[in-house]
Amino acid sequence: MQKPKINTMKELSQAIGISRPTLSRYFQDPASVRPATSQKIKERLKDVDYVYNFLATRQNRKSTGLIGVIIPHFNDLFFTSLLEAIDVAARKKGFTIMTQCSHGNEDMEVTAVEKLRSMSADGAIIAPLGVDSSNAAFVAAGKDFPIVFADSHPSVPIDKADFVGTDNAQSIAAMVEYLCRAGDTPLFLGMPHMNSNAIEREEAYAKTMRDLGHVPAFVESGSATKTWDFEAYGHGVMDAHFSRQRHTAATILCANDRIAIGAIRAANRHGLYERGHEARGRLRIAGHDDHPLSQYMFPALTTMAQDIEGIGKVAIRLLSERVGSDERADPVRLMKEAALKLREST
Amino acid sequence: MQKPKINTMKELSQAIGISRPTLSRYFQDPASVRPATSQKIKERLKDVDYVYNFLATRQNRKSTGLIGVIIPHFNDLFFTSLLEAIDVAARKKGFTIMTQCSHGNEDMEVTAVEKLRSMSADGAIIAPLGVDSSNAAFVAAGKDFPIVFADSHPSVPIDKADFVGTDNAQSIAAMVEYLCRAGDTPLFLGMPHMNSNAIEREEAYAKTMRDLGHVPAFVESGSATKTWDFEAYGHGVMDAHFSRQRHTAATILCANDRIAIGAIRAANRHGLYERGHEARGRLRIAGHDDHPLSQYMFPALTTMAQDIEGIGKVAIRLLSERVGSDERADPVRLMKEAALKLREST
DNA sequence: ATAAACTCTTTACATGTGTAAAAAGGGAGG
DNA sequence: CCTCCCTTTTTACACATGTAAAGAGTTTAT
Repeated sequence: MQKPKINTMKELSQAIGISRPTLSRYFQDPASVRPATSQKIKERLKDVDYVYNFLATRQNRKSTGLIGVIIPHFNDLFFTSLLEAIDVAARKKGFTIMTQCSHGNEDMEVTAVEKLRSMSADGAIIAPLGVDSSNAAFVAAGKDFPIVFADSHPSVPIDKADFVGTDNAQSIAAMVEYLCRAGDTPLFLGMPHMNSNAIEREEAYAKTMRDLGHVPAFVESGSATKTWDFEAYGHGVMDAHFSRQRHTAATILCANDRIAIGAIRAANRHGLYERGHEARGRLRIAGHDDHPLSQYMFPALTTMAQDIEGIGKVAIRLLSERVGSDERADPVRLMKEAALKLREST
Repeated sequence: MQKPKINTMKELSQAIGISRPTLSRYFQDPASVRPATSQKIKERLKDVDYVYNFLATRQNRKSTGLIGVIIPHFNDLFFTSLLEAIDVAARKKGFTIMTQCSHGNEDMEVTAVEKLRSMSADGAIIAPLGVDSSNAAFVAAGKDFPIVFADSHPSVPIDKADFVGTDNAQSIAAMVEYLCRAGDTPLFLGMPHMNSNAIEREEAYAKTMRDLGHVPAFVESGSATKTWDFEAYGHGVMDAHFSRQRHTAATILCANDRIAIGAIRAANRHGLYERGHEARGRLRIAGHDDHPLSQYMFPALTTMAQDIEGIGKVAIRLLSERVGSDERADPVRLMKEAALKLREST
C-alpha cells in the first residue's frame, strides 16, 4: 500500500494543506465548509490513509453518536432480527451501534449498562431480562442518556424511559379468537423464563378465553425451569405428554415460536401428523413472533407476526428525538399490533 | 437515587480523598495499589455513582481493550453462535467486544473495518464476505491491529493475518465417506454466495468423490442467485426438482444446514417422508454446521458439527497473543475438525 | 531508632480532537 | 478597484484521563 499512513488530524492538515479546524468541521459535516473546500479535501483524502480517532473525536463532542443495544441472547433469531432492524435504522441516522449481550445473566446486564455509560452513549435500546436486580442500574443510566425498552420491559416502570413492543393483549387475543373459531379451544404453553412478555401473554390468553366464555387451561409443564433453551423446553414438555397419549389431538398455543418448534418436533416424533392419525382428531399448534424459520417447519407454523422492523425503527426514532432536545417529554409506551400468519399447523 | 453523581475522576478524587493518579492506577489494576488503599477505594466507591469515561481512558492507554468483530449477518445462528463464543472468551480476558455487521454488503464491510480503526481497536475478528473489494481495507487495517479471520477467509491471503475455521476438506470428506458407505453416492447442493467455504466445500466434495471412485454430481440450481436467504434457496431449488419427480430418492449433501432445512421442508411438502414412499427408495439429506435448530427438524438433520466454541476461543487467544507482543510471528492457519452428527435424515 | 523501601500526593505535561476568537484571505457586487 | 461578507487560518484553550518525576508520607527491616 503506497498510500502514506497519517495518524493525526494535525499531520493531515500539513499533508494536504488545509487547516486543522477546517478539517475538524469537514469531518463533522462536509456541508459546513465551502463546497470548493469540501471538494478539495475529498480529493486529497483519496491519496492518503487517514481514519479519524473516534475516541478523541467523541470525547469532546456533546454527543458521541453511539447507541447502545442490550439483548439477552445472540442465539435467538427474534433478538437478532430486532438487532438487524435497529442497526439498519440507526445507520440511516448516522448512529453507531454498540451491541452488548447479557447472556441471560443479570450481572452481565448491569455490567452492560455500566459499559454504555462509560462509553458516553447517546442512548440505549434495551431488551431487558425482566429481573429486579437491574432496575437500579437502569435508573442510574437514565440520568446519563435516554433509554428505550424494546420487546419487554422491567418489572417496575423506569422513570421517563420509553417502551416499544408488541401489544400482547391484541396479538394473543387475535390468535385465541382465530383458534376458537376454527376448532377446539386452545391450551396455553407458557414461557419458562418469566419476563414481561411471558406474564402478559399468559394473562392475555386467560382474559380472552374468559371473554369468549371458555375456561383457560394450561399445559402442565412440570417443574418450571428457567431456561432460554425454548425449543428443548417445548419439546421436553410435549414429548412427556404425547408419550402418555395426552393432548395428542389438542389445540396448543405456545408463548413463542421457539417453544412451538420444539412442540412440533415432539408431535412429529410421535407420528401425530401422519396420515390416518387425523381420524382421531387433529392436533393444532400455534406460536407467536413469526420466527424466521417457523415457515420451514413441517407443518409450517401458524403464528403472530410481530412488526420487528417497526419496533426497531420506532426505537431509533424515539431515541433520536430525545437526543436532540434536552427537555424530556413524557415517556412513550408504544404497542404495535401483530398480524396473524395462517399456515399449516392449525 | 441518593448516591451523588460524580462525573470525573478529579471530582471523585476530591469526594473520596484519594489522589487522582492513584485512582487512575486503581482503575487500571486494583492490585497496583497497596491492598489497604485498594480496599479503601472500593468501600468509598460504593457510596457514589461514578463510571469512568471509557473514551478518555482508552485514548491515552496504549491499548484500548476493544476487539472488533465483523460478521456478515445477525440473522444466522451460525454467526451468532460464533459471536457468542467470541464474546464469552473475550470477556474472560477483559476485552470489550465491538460487533459490526456488514449485512452481506461489501461497502458496509469496508465501513465496518474503518470504524474499528477509528476506534483504535486492539484487534479484529472478521468473518469476511469473501469479496475482493474489501481486501485493501483489510491490508490497511492490518497495519493498525492484528486481524484474525474466522470461518471463511478473503480470496487473497492478507499479510500476516491469522485464520481459524473448520477444515472443510476433512469435514466434507467425513460426511461423503459416511454417506457413500451407508447408501447411494451423494449429490452436492452448493451455497449460492461464494465465499471461501462455498468453494472449499464444493472442491472437497468433488475430490472425495473421485478418491472413492465416484463421479461428483451437483444438484442443478438454475440461475446461481447470490442470496443469504439460504433456506429459501434450498427450498426453491429442491421444490423445483421434486415437482418434476427428480431426486426424490437421492442422497443430497447440502453445503450448509440452512440450505438443508429448506430442502427438508420441500421434501416434506412433497410427501417424500411419508410411509409408503420409502418403497421407492429413500431420500437422504445431509447438512453442514450443526445449526442449533437442525436437531428440531423432522427428520432431524444429519450434519457435521463445527467446533464453534473452539474457533471463538482460538480467535481470542491468537489476538491476545498478538496484542501483547509487538513482533508479529508468522501467520497461523488453524483448521479445526468437525464431528459427524448422525441423526434421522440420512 | 534509624535507614531503606514502598506508596501516595503533588505537579505538570501528554493524547487527539472540539471549539471559540481574532486575524487574514478570497470572491462578489458596486 | 474597493468594500463587504463569507470562509479559512492562526492561536489558544478545553475535555477526561494516562503517566512521569519529585517530594512527602508510611511501612518494613535492621
